Amino acid sequence: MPRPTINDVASLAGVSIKTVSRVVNREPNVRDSTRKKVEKAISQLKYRPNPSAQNLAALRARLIVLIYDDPSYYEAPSAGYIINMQQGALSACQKAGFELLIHPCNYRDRKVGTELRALIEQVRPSGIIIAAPLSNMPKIARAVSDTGTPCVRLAHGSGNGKEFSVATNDREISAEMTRYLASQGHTRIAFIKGNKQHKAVGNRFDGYRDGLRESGLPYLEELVAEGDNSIGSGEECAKKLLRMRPRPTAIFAANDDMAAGVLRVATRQGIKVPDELSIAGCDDIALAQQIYPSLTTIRQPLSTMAALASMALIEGVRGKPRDPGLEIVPGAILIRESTGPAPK
Amino acid sequence: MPRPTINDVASLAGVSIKTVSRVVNREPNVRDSTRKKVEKAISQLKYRPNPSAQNLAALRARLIVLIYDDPSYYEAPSAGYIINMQQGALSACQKAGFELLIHPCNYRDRKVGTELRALIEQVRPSGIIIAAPLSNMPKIARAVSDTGTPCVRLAHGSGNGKEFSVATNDREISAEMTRYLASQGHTRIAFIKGNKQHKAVGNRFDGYRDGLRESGLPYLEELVAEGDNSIGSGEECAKKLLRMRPRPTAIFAANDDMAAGVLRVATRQGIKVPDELSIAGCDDIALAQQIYPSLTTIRQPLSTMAALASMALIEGVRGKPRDPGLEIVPGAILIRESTGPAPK
DNA sequence: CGGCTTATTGACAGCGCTATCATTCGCGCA
DNA sequence: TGCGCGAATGATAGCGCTGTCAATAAGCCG
Repeated sequence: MPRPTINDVASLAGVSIKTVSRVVNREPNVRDSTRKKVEKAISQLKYRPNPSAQNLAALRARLIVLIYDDPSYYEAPSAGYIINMQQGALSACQKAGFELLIHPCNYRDRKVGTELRALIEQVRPSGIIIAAPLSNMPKIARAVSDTGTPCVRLAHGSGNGKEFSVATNDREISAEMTRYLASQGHTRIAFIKGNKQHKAVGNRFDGYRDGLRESGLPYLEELVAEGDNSIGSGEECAKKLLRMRPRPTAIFAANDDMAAGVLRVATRQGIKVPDELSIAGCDDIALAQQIYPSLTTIRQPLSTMAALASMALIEGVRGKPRDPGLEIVPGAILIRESTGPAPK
Repeated sequence: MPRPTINDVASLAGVSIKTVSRVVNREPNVRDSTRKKVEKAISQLKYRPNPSAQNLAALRARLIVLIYDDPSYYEAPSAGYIINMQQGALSACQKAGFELLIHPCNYRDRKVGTELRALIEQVRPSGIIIAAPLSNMPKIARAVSDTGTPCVRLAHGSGNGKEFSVATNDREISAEMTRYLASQGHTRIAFIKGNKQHKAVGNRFDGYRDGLRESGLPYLEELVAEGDNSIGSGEECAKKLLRMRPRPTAIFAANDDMAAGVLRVATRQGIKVPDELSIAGCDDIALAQQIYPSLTTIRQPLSTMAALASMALIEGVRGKPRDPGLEIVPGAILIRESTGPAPK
């Protein structure tokens, strides 16, 4: 037997299909008693609107596209953050009856802009979420804005002034992590920067300096190393930093992969963590709690951020577009096994 | 300016819209010269069919749903394998102009069947891919088959006789891993079983026994421990196994998480890996190559498997349904740092 | 109670495509 | 030249919904 259509609901409820449509889409100007009748008919028939028909008639799809950097191009695919984002976006979309189309894309590819434009024009989504680090790459932003589709950026730091952005408080929370390390008695706290393409990195470095200042510690250039976000670069930086005398007693890396690299080098060199060296990372990737000792790190509220972004887009479709601006979702410090009091 | 429609193409090419439709859908019975004319018009106008209209008219969506176990319910979300599956399915779908809808779902939830049915009836996908371990859970299988939608299982071991399944050679490759360990001189090779819900586990255990037999080693019940796939259970089993005298010189765990647990215990107890103890896992999750020492493991060709599954479904829609049966994609043994010759 | 304004409701025309079925074309054969 | 038949093509009716705009009902004021 075929699925019920809007016509079936309308005739059962004794109203026109347009009224059913209004109820389904939560439009105003429907009398309460009418709404009830329609809702009753809907649940009685187990009616679910046909998304394709809705999309066709409305000239746009009830669908959000989530664009993120293709993880298969990474040295070590630390994919946990992607799953988190998907989860957050997915749950918000499902609640609103929207679909989520995932689209990993490789910004290193020259044709990425064309490809994105084609995708968007084909599926005509209601909105687009661009995850960092793609969200601050001009060619991606341009491809998306060319299509005129509403867009929310999952960003770091400030917005771009044109779109609504959701970000986390990278800088403040990094300062807090630094202060925490200082409060444990560490005075030589090293920092490993990451890939400059990622704006987050700059913010975290700024936070590190803030934290030092707020703790009354001097900023020493020699204690800063420059990685590229990979485990390998974390190892390189660790080797360099651990060669210094006196050694730093704490190393704060701009992401967890690099922190894991540091941990690896320390283990190989027989340096005890956290007794002789504290290590902190950032991102709370799955790896962070799986290695031994588990990593003290900063949790990024990616799931919440993605959910907020989805909801903003969906509300936009429903007539309440969000003003350009920045919404901050605070991160959290997770203290685990890799940090402790400074050695005497 | 609005996007071109099939009408624009038809009038530019001087044919009817039905003929354009035939060309777009690669239907037979179109003269070569006509096809060329239409194709020229299509590329000239940069025409792309509107998926919603296609779906509405065809009464089903050009869309594959990928169902997998919701990773956020795990103790340690080792999400890498999900990303791999998504990648494989995504690339196959994109090539064929299909969309991929991802649907993590929690089999522990009582209402999962109803929810699945509702989803499928709402989006009317062309096909469904069910990933292990959901693929051998009756209530999931029933919900899907109730809807009559074509389905491919990403399975372990044999198919269920009703649908086409794609699997990997768990048993054979586990036997091979066991033989590899034996060839390194290990004679006391322990095995850690996993969650019994996962059929893969049984296959791997069988493979372990095969491998022992083929290497001329006896099967000793005392060398087998029972975990539940989590890191924690790996630690428990490791503690138990490492208490034995003489100690096993190699431990083969049915998944990487448990192997990571073993490694953790060994590190804490000061047992050198691989000098005093070889550890092997299974799955090649991202963690496996990130920890130190990196884990010898078995790579599951999930991306390939998911791509094959998608293609089978898409071909089915196009009129070539796949017979029930099992396609095996072989796994591969990755020898890394955690295994080596047996101690003297 | 009439005249207005505003809140509800409905009729109907598409949205862009596929499916059905009729029509036309092209060609072999008598 | 005409007939028959399969191959190629087209006319047309929806698919199930939303948007527009007109029609109707409900308040509200004096």
